[in-house]
Amino acid sequence: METSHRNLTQQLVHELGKAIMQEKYPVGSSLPSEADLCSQYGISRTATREAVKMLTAKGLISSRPRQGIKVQAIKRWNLFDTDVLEWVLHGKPDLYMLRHFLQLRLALEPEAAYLAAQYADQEDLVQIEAALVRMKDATNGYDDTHEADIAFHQSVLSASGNPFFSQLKTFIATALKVNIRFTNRMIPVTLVEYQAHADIFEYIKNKQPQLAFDAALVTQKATLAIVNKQIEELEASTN
Amino acid sequence: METSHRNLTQQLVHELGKAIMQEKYPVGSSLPSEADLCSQYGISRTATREAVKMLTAKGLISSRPRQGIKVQAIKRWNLFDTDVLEWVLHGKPDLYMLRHFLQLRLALEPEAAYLAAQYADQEDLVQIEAALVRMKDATNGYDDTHEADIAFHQSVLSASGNPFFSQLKTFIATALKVNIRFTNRMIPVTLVEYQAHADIFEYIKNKQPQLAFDAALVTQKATLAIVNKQIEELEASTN
DNA sequence: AAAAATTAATTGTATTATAAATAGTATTGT
DNA sequence: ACAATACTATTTATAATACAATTAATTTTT
Repeated sequence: METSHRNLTQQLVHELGKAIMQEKYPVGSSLPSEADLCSQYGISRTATREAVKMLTAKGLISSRPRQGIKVQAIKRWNLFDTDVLEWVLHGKPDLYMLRHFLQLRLALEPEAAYLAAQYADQEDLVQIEAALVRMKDATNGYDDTHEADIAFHQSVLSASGNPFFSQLKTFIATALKVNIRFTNRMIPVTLVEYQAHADIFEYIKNKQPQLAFDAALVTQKATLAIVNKQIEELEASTN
Repeated sequence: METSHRNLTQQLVHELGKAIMQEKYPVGSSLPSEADLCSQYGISRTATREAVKMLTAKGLISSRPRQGIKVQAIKRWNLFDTDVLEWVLHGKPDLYMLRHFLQLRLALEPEAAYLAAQYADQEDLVQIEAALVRMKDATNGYDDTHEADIAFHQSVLSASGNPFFSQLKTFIATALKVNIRFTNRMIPVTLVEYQAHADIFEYIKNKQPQLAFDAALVTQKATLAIVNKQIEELEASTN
């Protein structure tokens, strides 16, 4: 995870962030005290406390005198924080979590495409098309499937011209990565999938918001339907 | 803003967070050095550094040796962080910002209503109905209009059963507050508005996702259309 | 048994010292 | 004159120590 270039505080932030996601420290439980963290990681209290403050800022923990450092309820976590999303990938694969990601994608991506068709400038279109070319190459095995896919969706978010949508790029990227974890093997982008993305690009380029919206919608609905079915089967087999 | 109960670190975090939003320290500019912050606020370097780390964790600033403490580009800000959203309310009112809020609400709220109609449990329904009663009372002047409105939308988000949607409660609340700033006076909830919310509740209660979605959609579209028109007129008058 | 006082554990803040990183400046070599 | 190098000074990063403030747990008092 390339932590060697980071300073001690940053390293500890990531160590603890990942450990919390891996439920080494479950919600409601206590982390080691400052003093114990210092000795366990062999660093000063200064660095330790700064790491604790950063995790506090991201909503993962709280610290109070005598009570110690406790993992907060998930509803307090800043789930849209870039670091938190990275750490989520270190947690257990969870089909329900995947569904949660897809439910929000279903809400976001069609509207992002709609806005992109309204507000994308020339540079935005260049970016989207570049990602599309990479996807095309990926169908032939010349580029990385998933990175190209991520780049496409992120460039559409940027093209929305809305900082809130842009901010959600990491969320979408993580959603795609979580999805990959459930389809273990490397699935090459099919021509059908490529065409769906190419259509969205065309609608954005031609400033046809409603068509872009609809095209993105069907894709998201199909993906969510698959996972909903998987969960249904899982729950049927469990009961 | 009730800072007296907070410790020194927290106070400084909020002071600087608000100052950044008020563009006292614009994007790209430097904050005072650690030493200067210490003397300006009369606190130790320990507390100062911990505040800087917390703002760094929220993406607002970065600090490097010799370069000092700089305000990051907005795309680095964690715009869905509860504190950041609170500080946004201390910035200048901005019609474009309002549109950005409404564009995301348009994406989120219909889907949240859809999910609520699928997954809301009894307790969720109780919460939504309680908020609805408060809105009804507000039409008669017996309760605070905006708080009741915020409570309604937040309870629907909770009822989605999706932690990502739940996390966006502060976002929606801030969006509503920003909206209020542009309609200066206290506008009482009209019976028409109340009925729109009551309809959504009925559809959620009766597990009719698509109807709940559509009902939420028309409301959001209408609100966004008003602001789009305002911006159009503004831009027409400017040119 | 209830209330009050005490104790002890833990984080909060302050201070001082030193290390590391780096932008800016000066020096050197060609 | 120019490029590469070395130096210097500024600022943050880390460490170590001391004490204050908070509060859970315990003990004492009533």
